[in-house]
Amino acid sequence: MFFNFAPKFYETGMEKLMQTYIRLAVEQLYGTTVTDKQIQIQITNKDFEGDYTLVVFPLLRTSRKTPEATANEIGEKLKSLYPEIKSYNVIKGFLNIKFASVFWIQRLNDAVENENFGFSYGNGKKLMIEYSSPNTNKPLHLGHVRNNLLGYAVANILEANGNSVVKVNLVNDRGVHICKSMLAWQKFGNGETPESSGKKGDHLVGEYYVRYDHEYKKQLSEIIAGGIDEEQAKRKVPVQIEVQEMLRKWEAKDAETIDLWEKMNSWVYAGFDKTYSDMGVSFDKIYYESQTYLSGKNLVNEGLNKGVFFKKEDGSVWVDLTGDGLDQKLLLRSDETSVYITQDLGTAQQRIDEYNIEQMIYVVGNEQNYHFQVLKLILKKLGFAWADSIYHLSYGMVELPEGKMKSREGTVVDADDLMELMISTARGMSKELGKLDDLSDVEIDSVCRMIGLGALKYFILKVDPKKTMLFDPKESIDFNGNTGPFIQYTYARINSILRKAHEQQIQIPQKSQCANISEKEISIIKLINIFPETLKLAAKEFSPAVIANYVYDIAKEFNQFYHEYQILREENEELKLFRLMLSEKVAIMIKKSMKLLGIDVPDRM
RNA sequence: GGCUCCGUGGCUCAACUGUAUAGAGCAUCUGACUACGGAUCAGAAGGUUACAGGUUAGAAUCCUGUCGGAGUCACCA
Repeated sequence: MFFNFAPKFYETGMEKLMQTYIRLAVEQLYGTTVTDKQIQIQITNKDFEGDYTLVVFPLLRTSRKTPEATANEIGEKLKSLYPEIKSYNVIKGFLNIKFASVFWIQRLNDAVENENFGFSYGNGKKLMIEYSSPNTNKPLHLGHVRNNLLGYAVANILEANGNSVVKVNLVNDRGVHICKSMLAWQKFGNGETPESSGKKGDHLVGEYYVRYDHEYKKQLSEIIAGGIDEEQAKRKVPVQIEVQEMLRKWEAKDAETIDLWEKMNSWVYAGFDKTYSDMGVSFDKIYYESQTYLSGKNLVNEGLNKGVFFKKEDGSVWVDLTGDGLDQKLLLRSDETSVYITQDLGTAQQRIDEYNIEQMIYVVGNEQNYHFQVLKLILKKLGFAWADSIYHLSYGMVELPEGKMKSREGTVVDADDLMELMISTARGMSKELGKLDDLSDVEIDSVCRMIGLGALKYFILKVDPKKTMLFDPKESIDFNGNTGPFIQYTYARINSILRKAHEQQIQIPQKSQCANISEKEISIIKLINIFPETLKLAAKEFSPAVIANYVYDIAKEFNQFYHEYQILREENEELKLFRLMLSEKVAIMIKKSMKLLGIDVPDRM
């Protein structure tokens, strides 16, 4: 077998077991105790016979023999010490060890017996994860999709590892950008509302944001045409001046401005709620920048008193990070208003105090790596011990074939449109295949949503979060191969077998003593067996991709088994029951893994 | 320009953080439904892991340099 997903032996049962075995063998052979580091275990390469492999090079100094001789000695010793070790073979410096099938059957029995196999509850940390963090001047786009899916899946994975997780969203609901939409609506809107136009609120507001930009460009070019140079002209654009006036009014809490702001934001929130709900992500708490943007000022004063920050002649406050290889950073403007990082400093402190959390995770694009580096450093300089517990889950940009998305150039991929496209493609395909014809429209719709969204979510989550990824709207809509629907299909097919078994009143056992199982079946058991450490690894690396690759491997392995062997038609009763038990467990593992990714699996498709 | 990250078959992604012949999927070609579901499976072809050195028994992985790409260095957020 092969592992496309190659699990790291991170606190695994198997690695520890192997190390214990080998340590004893080495002790008995050479009279010396060796460290875990010297006992290097890996999963046996697919082209060789065996389950686990010992790399003997690190042990040569202890054995004082050739690699082959050492490996053979250890292999022979292991075989005599442990009956569950069936055979071994040596290739160069590699000792391949093969376990007897009863060993693997026992592993499967243990896994089946434990309903929460791989999951742990309690004993974890209290964490907070912030994700999504949209602006209220335009709808969510592809970049947010990656952010939302990552945040939601990582929260699930951390919870499955026993942590208690608070999911929060920080909505950027104030500033010039929203004033631009507001101004354009005032000027050109003629009172248009989501109700009057039938448009989704966030899309409606987004249109006015674009409308503002057109107007700005038009006025700017008119001024330049009038013979004024560009730099000067930029300061004279009437709509720009009006926007700044509006922002001043907002900060002064001018009633009319606040009313408009609240009205338009409420449209946007209704739109966001719909998108989040369609996407299947949720939050425990939503913060609004309009309520938090003033926080952090007290920290600035504290820093000034401690001498960590300094004031320039114009009254602006700075921190000097040149000693840490960075620049000077502004914390308070000369007019004493705060900037982005001031607010982040304040909210971080608030959250730590309010929720008593041990770790704060920010799901934010890697374009803000510098920002978070600075944020952490400043909090350290202020003397907060928890500064180290801040973790920036930095993910790569989603690029289109044409390059980076640019909202002004209209190359953004809208989240709602994208989801709709995926779902309608799934619907078209289902119709073509005709497998759902006997279902009601509501049921068909539900299945097609699962498939369309499953394809999208899996496509995005299977990529290592850290990496920049490419999204081709045409080519990415694929339902064959390494995709979400492939995995969903495997699940649906197992379900079909289980349904039939149920109809035949077959009781699927919880234990098996079946002796004559095949290599293929052992491969599947090995994958099931490795789930607990996979889940731990995914949490350690904050990477849903680890789970995605795992579940793909188990689905692929099962499909091969399915084609090669009979399950319900198997004549040997014991073998039939074993295969049903194995199939059921695979279905459970697929369902649970996909659930971690926020992907539902259909019983039929 | 300084700092950070990245470069793996035509394309999209893996590779247990140093280990055996670098794996999948898509696309291309060839096969498999009177079968428990063909959104599947079997097979073929496709690679000097950007390049050049170095460390090691062993390098896609670690170090140095070169080339190429991305991000960031705002009294924006």
